[in-house]
Amino acid sequence: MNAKTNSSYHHGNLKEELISESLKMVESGGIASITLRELTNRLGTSRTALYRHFVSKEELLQEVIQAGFEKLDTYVFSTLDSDLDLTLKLHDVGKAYIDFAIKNPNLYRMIFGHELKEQREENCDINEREDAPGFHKLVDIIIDAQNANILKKDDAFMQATVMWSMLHGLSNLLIDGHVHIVDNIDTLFELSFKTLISGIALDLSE
Amino acid sequence: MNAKTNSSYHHGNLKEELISESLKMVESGGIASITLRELTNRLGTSRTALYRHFVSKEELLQEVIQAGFEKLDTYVFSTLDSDLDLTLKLHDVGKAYIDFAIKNPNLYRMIFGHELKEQREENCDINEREDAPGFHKLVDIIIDAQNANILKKDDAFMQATVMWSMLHGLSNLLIDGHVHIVDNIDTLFELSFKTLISGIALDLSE
DNA sequence: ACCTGAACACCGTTCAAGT
DNA sequence: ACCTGAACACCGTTCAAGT
Repeated sequence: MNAKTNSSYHHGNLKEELISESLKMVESGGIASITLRELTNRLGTSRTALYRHFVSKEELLQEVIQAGFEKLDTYVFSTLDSDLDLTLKLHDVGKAYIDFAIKNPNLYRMIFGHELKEQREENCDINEREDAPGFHKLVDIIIDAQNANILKKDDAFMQATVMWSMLHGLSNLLIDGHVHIVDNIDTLFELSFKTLISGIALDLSE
Repeated sequence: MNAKTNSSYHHGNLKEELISESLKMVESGGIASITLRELTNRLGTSRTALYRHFVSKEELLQEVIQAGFEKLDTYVFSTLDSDLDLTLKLHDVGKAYIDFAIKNPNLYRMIFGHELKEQREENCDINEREDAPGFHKLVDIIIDAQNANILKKDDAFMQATVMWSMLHGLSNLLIDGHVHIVDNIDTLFELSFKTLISGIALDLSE
């Protein structure tokens, strides 16, 4: 939307525009490129208008981060084929996760790199937390796979955390340029997933 | 060192003091707490003195990051018992890595979170890079374990990268507060390591 | 629910002039 | 190889006064 063509600058959805424009700025230039002057200039508003919707820049960033998590969640799970074999489901979840990080490195860095504020200290029950819907979908797949005798019957939350660790670590190493070995990222991901499933130790049956 | 008691302010090792004081500031307050004004005040120097040793704040931060990587490397490998079983060696390397991240969360975040500049574009051969000595020690252990028929004979660089991914991901999730499930971090690490070695899939022999 | 315009403290960086 | 002191552009934030 161009400010010049928008005669009624009292558009009314400024809050959403501030968040979505911030998302664009993060993805193209990283979190440091978000300044309130540049942000409000892009939307054609005054610099002080932002404070009608957010108490501070930090509060805006928290909402941008939340929107980023939702984008990640949607990307990873929305295209998941529900008819797939459970192991393949886990594979595709992992692949999509890495894909998202590689395609949106600055956004990925922001949602995990920027310190997030605790909204409710008391609400520590993982089953009632709303901030990790994707994680719970992963746990559900793992529980299904345990019941189908595909996975070991260890703690499903922990197994999901182990898989998430691998994905998160690999994503970070890749987008931060710490992996120099591989010309083919796919090969590295496939070895990672194979290791997650069956380990790096030599199997006696091989 | 107190500036008042230091009559010869031309101490001569200002560069090292700037780096080590920056390390202290990162560890206590995070990377954002490093401002040149506060940093030079602490050392009792003028604000402009820094520019005798670094072309910019960014160049100082790069050296702080390098010092941080060396601290991590030393912590992980210096106490490693060379007489250990190779699998136990991998276990202890992993445990020490996670320990370091938990004990120095702000430093860990900085050395991996802050964009690092490429010093030499052309030097892409992993075997000659000096910026990842710890990684090469890990690769060596893995090669030894492959030769001892303990690990699968996949690409050792990739196996090391997979293990590093797991450690790096787990470290980040822990220090950023994304893991809510576990009261006992040790239990989570042990399951992670067990998964790295033998996978999460149900073994037929069990 | 926005606007203008001015101000504030803080930041990294630069410069002129000293020793 | 440092110092003092002033200045610059940029930043988030606040305020007074409008519509």
